[in-house]
Amino acid sequence: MSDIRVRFAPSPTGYLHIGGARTALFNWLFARRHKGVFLLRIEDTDEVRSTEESVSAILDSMRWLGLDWDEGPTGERTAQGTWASKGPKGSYFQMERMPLYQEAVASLLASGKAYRCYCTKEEIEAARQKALAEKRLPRYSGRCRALSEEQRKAFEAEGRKPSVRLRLPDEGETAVDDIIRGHVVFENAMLQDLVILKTTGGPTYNFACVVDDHHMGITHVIRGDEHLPNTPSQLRLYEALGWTPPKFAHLSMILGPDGTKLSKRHGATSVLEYKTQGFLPETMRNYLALLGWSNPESQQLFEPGELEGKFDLAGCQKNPATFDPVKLEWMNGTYLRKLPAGRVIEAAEPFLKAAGLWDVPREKLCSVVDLEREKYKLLTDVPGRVDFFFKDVVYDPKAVEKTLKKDGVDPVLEGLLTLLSGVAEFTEKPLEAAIREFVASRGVKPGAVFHPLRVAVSGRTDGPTLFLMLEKLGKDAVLERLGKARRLLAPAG
RNA sequence: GGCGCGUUCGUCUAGCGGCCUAGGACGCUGCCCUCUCAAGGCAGAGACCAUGGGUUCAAAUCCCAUACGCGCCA
Repeated sequence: MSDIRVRFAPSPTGYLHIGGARTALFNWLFARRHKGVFLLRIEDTDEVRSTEESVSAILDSMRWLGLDWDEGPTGERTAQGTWASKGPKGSYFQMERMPLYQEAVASLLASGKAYRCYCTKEEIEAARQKALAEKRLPRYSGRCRALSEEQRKAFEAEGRKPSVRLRLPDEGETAVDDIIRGHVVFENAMLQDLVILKTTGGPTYNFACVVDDHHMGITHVIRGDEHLPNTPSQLRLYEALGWTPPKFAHLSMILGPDGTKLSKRHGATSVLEYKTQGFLPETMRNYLALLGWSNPESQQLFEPGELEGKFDLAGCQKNPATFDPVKLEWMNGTYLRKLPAGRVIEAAEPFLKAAGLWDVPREKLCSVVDLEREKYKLLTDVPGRVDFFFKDVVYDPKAVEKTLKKDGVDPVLEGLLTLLSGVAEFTEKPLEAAIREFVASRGVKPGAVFHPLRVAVSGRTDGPTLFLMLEKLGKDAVLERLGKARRLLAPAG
């Protein structure tokens, strides 16, 4: 095992969405590629928006995707009713790591690198509005940077609760050396003295993140692009605390078809939604890997385990990627085609159950699912393609109109009824031989027999290869359906 | 508003100064295969490499502006 340690650190304020899943995947791939550690940390410091359901949803999503974490929540509960974690770093929930933040704050306060700020939200907002009105850069005034003891006491006497800010340089530059984006320079004049502890006493995102990444020994922070502007402040925090910062890699964002950040407006964004739509986890992993990453060969499809060996940060794209559901479906189809019928059935279990096709003879199910194997794009397609083998035929009105209700069809069906009732061995080869002979004897085109026969027994124009389908259906069902089709053609009354 | 990031076929991308009259994949069109639908095979359309300036014998590739998009700050 290498020294590499990476993390995925979602906030439990909703389900795991596509963008988050992609970030998690890239971290996971990077860890696996380098034989490092992948850990999951829950950033639940937003007490208002964090929910336990979200924690569960995130864990479920990660598990479904097959992104196993070496350290982090187990999903179980402790005897005290809190979430349990595995790994050597204590709890992997930020709310349970408060002492570490307090300790860091204390040391920054003691060294004078941070100070208590008594400005209220209203005061800061007013100053900002004023600056904006005067077309100046809205920036923290620095009023509380050098408060005397008396001034502090006075504020405290007013009942003001302080926040804690990290003193940041007013001049010079801070550079971020990003693995993906290169050398990015920020002017310090743009940086505000960073609030690290809120008036409520809770840590801010940027602060908790730094403290945890340090204590958890994170070597590479691989995260979304939107965090790049936060990075200079974080770098200053590492410096103030005397810690070595990790390496950073900022991933481009995932956009919806209209070019804006992928969101609910664009349809399904929750990972679990793709599960219920009938996608395979391996499809999601493969497709998501291709959003913002590629290898020099432009390879599209990866064998199981192959991605983990080929992924690298050098292949990551700087520009944002648009999510393409059409390609996702194509890819799912290719994965489904590679899967043995038995595994397709297992994966499609919920959908087969919903269609009432679960409690049928497994062997037959397997053989008919196999017949249609190259046609599934989604697992939800499976029941609809094989239901007529187990249930009564439902005639598609269009198919009836197009294929059955034509001159000369009824005599053909009548002839087939006689012919097929006489076939001794009701299997593919003898059936084909008999039916082709029938076609020849009538002097018609094969299609004039095959097509009506197909619709008569299956109710539709598309379906499995004809003679095998007849075999699987069995003699009784075939004869019964031929009769049914003929009654359909009989003049009303 | 400031700062940052980005800009190659409709979409995902290859490309890191000459191999590019820009390659692959999805999608699209046509043909082949064929009992239907698929799958598969083959072929094709599709990108003046955002725009304008440089640098260079030579630029999609380097530099500078502009435009547009996105993000961050509050």
